Amino acid sequence: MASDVSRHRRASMREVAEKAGVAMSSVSRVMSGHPDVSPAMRSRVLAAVDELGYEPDLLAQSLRRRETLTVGFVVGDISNPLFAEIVMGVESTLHANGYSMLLTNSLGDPAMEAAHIGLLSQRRVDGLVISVLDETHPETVARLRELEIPVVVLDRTVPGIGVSRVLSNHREGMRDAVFHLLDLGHRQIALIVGTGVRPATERHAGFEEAFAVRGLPRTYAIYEDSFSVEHGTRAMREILDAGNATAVIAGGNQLMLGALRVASERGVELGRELSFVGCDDIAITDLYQPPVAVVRRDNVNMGRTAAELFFGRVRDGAAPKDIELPTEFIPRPSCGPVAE
Amino acid sequence: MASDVSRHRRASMREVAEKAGVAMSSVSRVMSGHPDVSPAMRSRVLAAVDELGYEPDLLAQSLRRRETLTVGFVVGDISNPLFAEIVMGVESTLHANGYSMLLTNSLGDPAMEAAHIGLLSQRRVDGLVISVLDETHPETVARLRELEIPVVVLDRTVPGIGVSRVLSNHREGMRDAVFHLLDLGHRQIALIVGTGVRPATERHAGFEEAFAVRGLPRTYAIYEDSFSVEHGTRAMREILDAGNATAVIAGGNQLMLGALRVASERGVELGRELSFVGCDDIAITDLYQPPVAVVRRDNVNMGRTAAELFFGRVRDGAAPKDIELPTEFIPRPSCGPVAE
DNA sequence: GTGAAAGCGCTAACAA
DNA sequence: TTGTTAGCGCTTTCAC
Repeated sequence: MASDVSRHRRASMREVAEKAGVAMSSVSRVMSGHPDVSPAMRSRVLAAVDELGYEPDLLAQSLRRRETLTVGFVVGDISNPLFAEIVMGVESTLHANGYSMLLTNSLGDPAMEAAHIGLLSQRRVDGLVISVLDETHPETVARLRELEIPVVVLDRTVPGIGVSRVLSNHREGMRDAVFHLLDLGHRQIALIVGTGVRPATERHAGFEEAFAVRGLPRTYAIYEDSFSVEHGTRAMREILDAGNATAVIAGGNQLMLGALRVASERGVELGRELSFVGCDDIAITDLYQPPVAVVRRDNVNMGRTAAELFFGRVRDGAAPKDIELPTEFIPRPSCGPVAE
Repeated sequence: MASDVSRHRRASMREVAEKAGVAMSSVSRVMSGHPDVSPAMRSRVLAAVDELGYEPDLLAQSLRRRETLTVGFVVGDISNPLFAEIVMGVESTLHANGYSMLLTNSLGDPAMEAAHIGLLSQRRVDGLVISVLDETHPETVARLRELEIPVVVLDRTVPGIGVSRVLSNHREGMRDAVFHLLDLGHRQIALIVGTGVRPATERHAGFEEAFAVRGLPRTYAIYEDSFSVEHGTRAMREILDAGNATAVIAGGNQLMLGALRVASERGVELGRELSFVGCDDIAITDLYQPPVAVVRRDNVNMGRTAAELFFGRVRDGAAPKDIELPTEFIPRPSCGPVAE
């Protein structure tokens, strides 16, 4: 019966009110579960709602209530499995709380990222989750500062603005990875890493710390550039050509993909000729032969935590805060004793 | 100067009108590029806009104009790299045309998927892109039918409703894969495949067609179940335990991951002991040793095409239509001659 | 070319 | 407990 009518045209609240012979405000109260509603009124209204197949217009609600129940997520590259999993965590937590997610992909372009922030603000999102591409990009930082809504930053350091952050403890995972390699006798270790954002600097720091903690000289080499597959391949080629490193750590999943590609191409036998550690436990790592040791973290949980930080601010009125999540080094056969 | 003020509070169009000493309608005309605006008016208004840091409220615009410039994307599992790439294609095309994307993830649950359709409809999206989980789920089909906006379905057959579709020609890619294996002498070929949705039925059909075209008896085995990693592992174990298949095709990237995991665990040497073909050219396939032959397609382009089909309907007023995109078999060393 | 006024669909005082 | 009223911020007739 309801479907019979609803197929025709969308009913408005006014029509429901007319059909039920009550005021619009009463319909509104019934729909939003207001306590002061008599059972009689309630059923009158619900009957009309059912008959007309009425569904509230969330757009109009948003305009009037001055909240959209919508959060913007600005991601740098959705095709990166790391972000895909974070998106999953964010979306499911938002949805479980009645919120929707506007997703924008900035394709690695900081200017586009800044524009996205502005667009989402104009769309009146109630909050923003973002993994800033460049922590020092002036326009991005300025836009974030001007936002009057809770902002959650993913694993980035954006100085001078009050935002919540979910951070990974890259440093510890990286240190453990290096310790593992040192224990296996490696001293000439190469690190392929990104630059300009927190995961890069933290991994870099953890890497060097490990040598320092052990009181070892700096017999390592660091290949620092973008977080791209290309940098991974380029650096790996240089490392193999130089020929003195006995172990390589790729500090990022795209870097790992690039490095592994070169290893495969050149037929380098990981774990014997060269030890290897990656970051982020994506699908290849335990399928590769030999399985690849990684510094792992729970990406879905990162997303979930980001959404929770948002709710903490918007619902509980809490102040911005940081939450640090652990990383864990997973030894696998791609690491072996240093070859003679 | 502009930023000095805008930091305070969001300015409304009314405030702009007051500051400029003109009517709101004039501000509106300037903002939306209406032709009948004198240069004088234009600059008066823009000066006020700049001074107040005014940015139009897209929410209010949407309510009044009765269009949100927003498209909903209902995805079954965003952590699947296939969908991540499609999302990328959809989002970038939408954004290039001034639209935003509301993304929902239904976690493989048809009931949740149906609910998402309803929610997005209430949010008044102008269109919907969806890769239906279950082509026959009555509630989902009913909801899609009731929608009054353009719907684009990704690689699914949803009977009885007028939607645009972007389809992959799985059949051809699969046939070529089987031909390749047949040419290598394989006859006992196992197919691990999903069920209930177009990619499954098409791959299944293409597989059987290849044998039929060659006039060969049905010396194959088909393992049909969900599109999950688990089905991939389970089926692969059964196939290896049965011990008569000389080649395996996994008809889906998750199925491929499961199957490859078993192959790795058991130390099966692909291309020699057992030939193997996967679907979807995800990151592992050419890193695996040996590199894995696959039936490939352009996922980002699928997303782009979906968005274009939406624009075709909403802008050009075109009727719903289907676009079929090719798939391509990529031979790699995971396929070899049948072992003696 | 510009302004006044009505209203998109809803909510929230306030009054009854 | 219910109804009346005044908007949320914008666009769009319709006069002038």
